[in-house]
Amino acid sequence: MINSIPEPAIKRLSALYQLLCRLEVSEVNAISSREIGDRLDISAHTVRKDISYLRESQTSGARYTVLKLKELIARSLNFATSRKACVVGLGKIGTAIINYSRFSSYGFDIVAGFDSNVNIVETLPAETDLFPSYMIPEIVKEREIELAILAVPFEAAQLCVDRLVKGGIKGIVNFSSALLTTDKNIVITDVDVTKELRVLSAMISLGSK
Amino acid sequence: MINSIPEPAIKRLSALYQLLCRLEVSEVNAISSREIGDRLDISAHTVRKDISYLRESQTSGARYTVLKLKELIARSLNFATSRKACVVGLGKIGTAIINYSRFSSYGFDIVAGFDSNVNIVETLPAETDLFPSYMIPEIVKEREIELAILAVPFEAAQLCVDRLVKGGIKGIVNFSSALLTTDKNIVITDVDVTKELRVLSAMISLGSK
DNA sequence: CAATATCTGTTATTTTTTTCACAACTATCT
DNA sequence: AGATAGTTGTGAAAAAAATAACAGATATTG
Repeated sequence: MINSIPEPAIKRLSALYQLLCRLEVSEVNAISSREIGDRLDISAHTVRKDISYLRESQTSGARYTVLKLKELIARSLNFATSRKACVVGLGKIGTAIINYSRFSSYGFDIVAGFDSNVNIVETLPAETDLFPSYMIPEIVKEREIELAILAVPFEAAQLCVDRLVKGGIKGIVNFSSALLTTDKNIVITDVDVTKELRVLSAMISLGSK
Repeated sequence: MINSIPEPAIKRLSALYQLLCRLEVSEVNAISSREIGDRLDISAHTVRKDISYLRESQTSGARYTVLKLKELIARSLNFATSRKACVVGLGKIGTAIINYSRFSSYGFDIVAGFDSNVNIVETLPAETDLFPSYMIPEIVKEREIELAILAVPFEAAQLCVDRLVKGGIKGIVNFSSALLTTDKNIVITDVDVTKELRVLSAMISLGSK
C-alpha cells in the first residue's frame, strides 16, 4: 500500500487530532512538536515522525499551525466525512453513550440504538431511533451504519456481533467483557475496565516503562 | 530490570489470563498455543514467546495446563494479591462501574466512591462507602487505594487527578475525555469512546493491517 | 512398543518502530 | 540586515517486537 502509516502512529495521530481540536477552541493557533510531545506524553521526535507520514510539509522551521495541521490529519485519516454508528445494548453504559450528545460534533452520527428487551426500546427516552435487537442486520444495512458500540452483557455479545456482521458492519467498539471472534476484515477494539485495571496493576508491579 | 517483559506482551498476557479464567469455569483443563492464538487473534508463536518471558517451563511437548498456566501468570504479573480501587465521579458511567459486582472476584476491591455533588453522595444507593470529592487525598491515603477509575466530566478531571496523586494513587483508568498530565511514575490509561471510534474509522479508511 | 503426529521452549531472523542527528528554514532582537 | 535561538523534515542508526525455525519432549494410534 502506498500510504502505509504504522498502527501506533495512527493512534497517536488520532490523539493529536483531539488535542488540536481543543487548542482550536482555546484559540491557540500555533504549537511546536515539543509542546505536543509534552501534552501527549511522547517524544518530540515521534511527533514529527508521525506527522511526516502524512507526506505534506508544513512550513518548516516555524511551529505547526493548529488549524492547518488539524485539517491535514483530518484529510489523511478521513475524519472529514462523518460516519454512521449505532449503540447495541441499552443498559446503563449504552444509555449513557447514546445520550452523550457530542459525538456528532466529532464526526460520528449515532443513528440507531438496539436492545433485546422490547420494553426498553419502547419506553426509553432518547433522541435516537430505537429497535429490538433482531432487527440489527436489517437496520444496519438500510442505514449504512459502519460502526457499532457494543454494550451488552457478556452472554449476548457474540450473537450481537454476528448480527452486526450480517448487516455489513465495519468496526466495533466492544464494551462487553466477552472475547469476540469474527472475520479478519472487521476491526474490533476492546474496552474492558477489568482488563485495564489488570494491565495497570501489572505495570505497577513490574515497574515497566 | 531483571524481569523485563515488553509492554505489548503484558497486555496480551492479561488477556490470556482472562481467557484462562473463562476456561477454568468451563472446565477445560488443557489448551495449546494454537488454540489460544485463535481465540485471542494472535499467532501461536507470539503466545509461546509471551509465556516464555515468564521463565518457568510448563511441561514441554504437552499442551498447557489451564490451571497451572493461569497461576503462573497470576504469580508473575502480581494478580494474586488483590488491590484496592476507587471510583471518582458518580454519574451514569461511574454508577454503572461501582455497582458492577464482579470486580472483587477478579482481584480488585472497590473500597470508595467520590463525587463533588454532596447530594449524590448522600442519596445514591450503593454497597460502597461514598465521600465528597475534597476528601479524596485523605481517604486514598487512609485506605491505601492504589487504583482509580475516573469518570467525571471533562472540566473536573485534572483537579481530581491532582487530588488522587496527593493521596498517593499509582494508576488511573481515565474515562473522561480530558488529556491528563501528571508525574511519570503514575500510570494512566485512557478509555475514550470517541478516540476509539476515530481509530477504527482511520483503520477502516486506510485498510491498515 | 514402535511410529507418527502434535506440542512446547528458545535461539535466530526478519520486520517494525522508535530514536537520533543534522541540514534547512523561520522568527526575533539588536 | 546580521546574528542568534528555536523549529521542522527526514534519512540513517538503534532498539524493540513479531515471526520463523527447529530441537527436544509428549501424547496417541495401531
